Amino acid sequence: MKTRERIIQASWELFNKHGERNITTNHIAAHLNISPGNLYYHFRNKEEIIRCIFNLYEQQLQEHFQPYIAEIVDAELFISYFDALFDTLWEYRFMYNNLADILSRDESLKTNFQLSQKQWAQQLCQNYIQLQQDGILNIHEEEIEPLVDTIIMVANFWISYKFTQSLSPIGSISKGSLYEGILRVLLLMQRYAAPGTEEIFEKTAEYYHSQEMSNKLSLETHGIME
Amino acid sequence: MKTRERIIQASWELFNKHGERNITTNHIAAHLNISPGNLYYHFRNKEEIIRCIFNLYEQQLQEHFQPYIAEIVDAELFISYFDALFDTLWEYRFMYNNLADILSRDESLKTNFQLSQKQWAQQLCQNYIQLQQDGILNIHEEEIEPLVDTIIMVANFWISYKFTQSLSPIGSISKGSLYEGILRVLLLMQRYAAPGTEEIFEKTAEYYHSQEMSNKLSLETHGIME
DNA sequence: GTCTATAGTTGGATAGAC
DNA sequence: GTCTATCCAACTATAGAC
Repeated sequence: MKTRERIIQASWELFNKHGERNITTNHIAAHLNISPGNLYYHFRNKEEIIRCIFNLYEQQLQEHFQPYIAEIVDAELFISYFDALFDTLWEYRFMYNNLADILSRDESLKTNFQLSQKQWAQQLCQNYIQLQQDGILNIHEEEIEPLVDTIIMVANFWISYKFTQSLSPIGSISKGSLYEGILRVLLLMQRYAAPGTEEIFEKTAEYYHSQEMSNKLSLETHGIME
Repeated sequence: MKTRERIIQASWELFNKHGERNITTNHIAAHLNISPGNLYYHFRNKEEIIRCIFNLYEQQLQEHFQPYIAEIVDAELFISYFDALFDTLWEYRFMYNNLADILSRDESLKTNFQLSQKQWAQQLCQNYIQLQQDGILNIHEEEIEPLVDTIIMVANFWISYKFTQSLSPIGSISKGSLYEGILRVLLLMQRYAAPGTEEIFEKTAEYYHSQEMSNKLSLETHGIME
């Protein structure tokens, strides 16, 4: 692997493990057994590394939340969407650990972030309109936007929230806590469930409850490569 | 006013205005026209200043969310509670701007924060049980905790969320945006409104909509003393 | 491309005079 | 209590040799 690529991978891992704030360019270089000077040969500064990781994030967000083409809406479809959300939160958890802080230090990153958030919101709105038309959600047109906005807020800050409520240091959120967040998002949707769709929501909830349980005690702080 | 007191007040104002992260002990001293050495005579470090402000926060939280004693539950009662929430968010917005970050730098502050959050959650649960018994909320016993937890989460991170979604720099959230957050919390409650209580929720919402509108364009970044 | 060495900056914190 | 002067640590970033 090229050095530039290795720097990105190592930064990503270290950020997730210890928190972006606690990892300096020196740490990254030391971890790779290269010199700080070498790192600065490949990147102008730490922000540029973060921006590279962010580009991958942006891509993942766009790919994962396209309109669904399934003919029948069932728990399986729900789970595929929520799993996509879970993966994004887990793989980029260092960003969610410290979103406001990271964005406040890089104007251009903030602008890009807002753009991709806006697109994500639109994609979600599309998904929810589809769900309404398919008779899954009993929701008024004008209620969709606030719901999506709330869900995005919960998704974006769940990790920070769990950190403030737990003993563990930044970077050590468990997968179990993340599944709890997924369940919370599901709960927000469920308040708009159309009659007769109980089974879909219940089966989905059941699935994530079992995921939550089997990941509760694992306090693993592995990087993204596991 | 004693110097110690003036340091607290000045820090508080500056934190709210520019973000806690951007204010150093030097800034605080300069703002008061005292020397850094003098500041360090009164406080061991910046964390100690923050802890003092936090103690005031804790107190306010406890006082403001006692069980209600009103005989009839109406929009006025709702508004008095939401106003208390608004005041807390507004006056201590520098904390909410950067909660995870501040807590990650001070283990003992984090412990205290968690304790007061727990108490606040219990107080809110009590309030909601009361509302259920008074026939305002149509909610199962076991649904109260997740609802309160979601509301606390939204309350704690609304300011950070609005920052990530807006152009303005940290510390410059408008009162209008905060009222929007209050409305969002109200919306979460409203999904559990008992039949016949529509008027209470609607009148409350109407009130905060008007507040939101009249504070929307004011981008004022005044301190807490205004 | 990569290294060593080092300059520059900032913010936290203290010593000692007044 | 307050000031001046200064130190220290951490981190960013660059220069120049190999």
